[in-house]
Amino acid sequence: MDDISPIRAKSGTNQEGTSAHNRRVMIEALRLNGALSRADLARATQLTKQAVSNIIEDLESDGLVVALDAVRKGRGQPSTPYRLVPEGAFAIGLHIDRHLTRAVAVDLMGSVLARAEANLPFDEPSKGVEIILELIAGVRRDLAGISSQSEKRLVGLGVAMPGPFGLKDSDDKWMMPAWQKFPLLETLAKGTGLNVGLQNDAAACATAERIVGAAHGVDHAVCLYVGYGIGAGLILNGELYSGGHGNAGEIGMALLAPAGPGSTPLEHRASLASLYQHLGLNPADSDIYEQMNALVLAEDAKMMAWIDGAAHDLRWSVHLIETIFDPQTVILTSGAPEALARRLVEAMHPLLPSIADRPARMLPRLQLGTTDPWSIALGAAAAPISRAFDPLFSAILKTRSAPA
Amino acid sequence: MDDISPIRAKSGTNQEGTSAHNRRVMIEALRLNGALSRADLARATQLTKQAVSNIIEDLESDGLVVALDAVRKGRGQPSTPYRLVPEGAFAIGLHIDRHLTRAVAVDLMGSVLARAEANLPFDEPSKGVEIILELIAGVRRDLAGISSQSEKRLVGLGVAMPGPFGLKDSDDKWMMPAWQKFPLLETLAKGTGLNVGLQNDAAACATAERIVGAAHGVDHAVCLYVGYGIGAGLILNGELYSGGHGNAGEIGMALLAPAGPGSTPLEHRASLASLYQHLGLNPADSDIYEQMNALVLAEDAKMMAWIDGAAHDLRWSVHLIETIFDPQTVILTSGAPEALARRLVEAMHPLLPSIADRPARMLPRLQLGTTDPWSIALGAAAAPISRAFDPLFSAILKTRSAPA
DNA sequence: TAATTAAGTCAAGCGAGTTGACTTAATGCA
DNA sequence: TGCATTAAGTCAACTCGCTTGACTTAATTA
Repeated sequence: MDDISPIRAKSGTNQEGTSAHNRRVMIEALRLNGALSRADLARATQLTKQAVSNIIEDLESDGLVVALDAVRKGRGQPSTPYRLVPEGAFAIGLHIDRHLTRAVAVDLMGSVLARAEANLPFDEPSKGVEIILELIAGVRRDLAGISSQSEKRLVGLGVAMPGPFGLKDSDDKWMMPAWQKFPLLETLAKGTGLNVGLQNDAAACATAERIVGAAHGVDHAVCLYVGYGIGAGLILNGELYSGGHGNAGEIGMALLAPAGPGSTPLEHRASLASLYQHLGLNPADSDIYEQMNALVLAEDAKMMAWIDGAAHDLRWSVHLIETIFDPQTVILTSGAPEALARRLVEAMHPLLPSIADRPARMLPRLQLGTTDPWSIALGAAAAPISRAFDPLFSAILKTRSAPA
Repeated sequence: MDDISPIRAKSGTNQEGTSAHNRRVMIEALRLNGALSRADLARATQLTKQAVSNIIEDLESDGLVVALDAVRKGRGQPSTPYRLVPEGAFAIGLHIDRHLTRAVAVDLMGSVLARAEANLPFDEPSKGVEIILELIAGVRRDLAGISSQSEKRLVGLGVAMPGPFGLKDSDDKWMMPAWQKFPLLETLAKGTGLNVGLQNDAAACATAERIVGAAHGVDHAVCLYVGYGIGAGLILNGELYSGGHGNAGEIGMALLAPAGPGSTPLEHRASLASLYQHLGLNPADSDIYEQMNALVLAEDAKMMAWIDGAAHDLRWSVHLIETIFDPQTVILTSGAPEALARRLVEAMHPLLPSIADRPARMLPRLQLGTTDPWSIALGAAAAPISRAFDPLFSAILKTRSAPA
C-alpha cells in the first residue's frame, strides 16, 4: 500500500535536476529569442560556454535543436546560431465541450499539424469516450503520416473541458454532471497509453496564448475566455496557476453583487450562453457561428444591446483582475466570431481606472487574443509540451518513485 | 555601464543551486514538522541518507540546527532528531504607517525578540527616515544584548508600508505621496548596511501568518488585511505572489460595482479609515484602540451598523477571492482590536456559496488570523528570513554577478 | 601582414549527491 | 539468555554535470 508519510516536506534535487533545468532554460531561450549561438546562450543563462556547448550538443543529438548557417557579425569567429526543431516533440490536445469535441496534434512550436472534430451526445461520457478515443486515434494516424518519429516523440495528451472540477455532486445540466463523475483521465490513459493531464477551458486558452499568442514570453498575464461559459486563465510568474484544488480562475460563478437583485453570476451576463438566450439562438445549430457573425455585421439591435451589457460587466471584471493580480496585460479570448469579440473589446473601452493605469506600460492593458475555436484544443496540447520542456520549479525536484 | 542584454532567458543552475535548494528543503521540513531524524528527512525529501547526513552536518556546524536526545521507537538503532535553532538567524522588520512606525527583531522561528515604536510626522520622509533609522538602531542594540551572534546572523531588513507602489504621481494624501517619491530603500540600505526588501502591509500580514500563524504550512492561502486601508496578501504555490509590478492584492481600490452610485472603492466601505469616519473618531488619538474596543463591547449601534456594512462587502470579497484563487483557506487579519475583528468575521457568516464550498475541506473557508498590531512588522521581518531559508525557485538560479 | 576580438573546444578539476557495504544499537522471539 | 531482525547512520569509492583556464579557429581592422 502506498500510505503517504505524515511528514510534510518538499522534494530535494540532484545533478539530474540541475541538468533538466538547464536544458529547459536553453529551450525556452531559443523559443523566446528565435535563434541563439552557444555564446549567446551562455551569456543569457549565466552558464559557462562549455556547459552550454555540452547541453546544446545533447539537445542536437536528441533532435530538439539544429544549427543554422554561421553568421559573421564583426570581429571574431562567426557564431553558429541554433534554433528549435518543431518536429522535436509532439502532443495531442483534446477539447471536450457540451456538444462537441475537437482533437489536434501540435509540434514543439505549437503549430497544429492535424485536427479533427466530432459531435458528442450531451453528458453521456461512456458513449462520448468512444468517440473521443477514435478522434484521438485519427489525429495520431495523421500525425504519423507527417512524421515517422511522431510516436516516439509524443510527450502526452492534454485535455481541456469546462470546469470547475471536483465539487459536490450537482444536477445542474450546465455542469455536465455525468462527465464530472466519469473517470475520464484513467480511461483516456488506458485507451491511448499516453500521459494525460487536465485543465479547464480558460486555462487552456491561456496556455495557447502563451505558446503562440499574445502572452508569449509574458510572465504575468490573465486570459479572459468568453465561451459557452466564462473563465480566466492565470499566468503567474511564468507558470499557469491552478489554485489549491485546480479551480482557480473559474470566475463564471462570481456573483456580480454581494446581495439583492444584481447578485447574479457573471456567467449569466457575459458568456455565449447568455448571448444565445438573449437572442433566442440555438447553440446546437450548425451555423450558429455564421448567425452570430451576421448579426454583428448587421449591427442588430439586440446583439448590440447584449454586447453593451456584457462589456459593462467585463470592463469591471478587467478592473478587478488588474486590481487583484497586477498583471502585465489582460487578454480577451473568445469562442465567438472575431468580429463579435472585437466589438466586445471596443465596447469595453474606455477601461475603468485601476493600478494598471501606470505611466510607462510596455503592453496594452487589454488586448484581443485569438478567437480561433480550435485554440482551446491547441492550449490543451501545449500543456504537455510545457510540462516537458519549460523551466518549472517542479521540474528540478526528484520524483517519488512508484512504491513497490 | 550595465546595459541589459536584449536576450530574454531564465538563469541556469549548477551544484551550488542544488545544494542551496536541498539545505532550504531541510530547513523547511524541520520548520513544518518540528524535529526530524536524518532518516526521516531522507525519506521526506527523497534524498539519500548520506546526502542528508552531509547537509545536516553542515547546518549543524552553521548553527542552524541541533541534535536532540536520541529516541527509541521500536527495533533498530534509535534515531537522533534535529530541530531548528531559533538563534540561527535574525531579521529586522519595519512597519511604516501614516502616523506611526514600528520595528521588531525576530529570530529564525519568527519569535519577536525586540520591538520599538515611534510617531512619524505625516508624509515627511526626510524627517521620518531619521526617526526610523534610530528605531532600527535601537532594536538592533537590544538584539545584540540578547545574542552575541546577532550581527553576524542578521539576514536583512524587511520593510512593510501601505501600497500601491510606483503609480503615477498622486496628490491623494491618503497615499502618502512624499513617501512614494522618497528613495526609501536606498536610504535605509545605506543607513543600516543591511539588505532591504519592500512589501505592502497586506503582503507582510500574509508573510506573518505563514511563518507563525494560520497559514503555516499552507501553500494556497489568501490573507485579507483590514487596516487603515484594506489589502490581500497572496500565498500561491507556497510563495508570496506580488504581481507584475509588486502591487498584486491591492484590493482596496477595487470598485464595488461597475458603474453608478455603488461604484465606490472597497477601501471606502471596509477599512478602519471608513470606520473612523463613520464613527467620527480621530485615528491620531492615542487611545483609539481602546475606544474601538469599548464601542464593540458596548454593542454601540453605529459600530454595529458599520460592522454589518463592512461584513456585507467583505463576505462578497471572500466569495470573489475564493472564486478567483481557489485557495485552501482565507484568513482575515486586522489592525483592529480582536473583539472587533471577531465580530466582523461572525457578521460575515453565513458565507456566500462558492467553489470553496466543497465536500471534504481540511481547513475552514474563513478563519480569523492575528490581530496583533505588531504583526505587520513581524511579517516584514519574516520576508528576509523567507528569502534566505525557504525553498524558492529563484534560490536555485545563478545570480548575475555585478558588472565590473 | 599582424594585432585584435570573439566563438568555440579540450582536458583536468571539483563539488554534491549516489551507491553499496558496513557498523551500531535497539527489539522480539525461541 | 542468545540470536535473528530491524532501522539509523557512516565510510569510501563513484558518477555526473558544471567550472576553469589554456588553446584553437576565424573573422575584422589597422
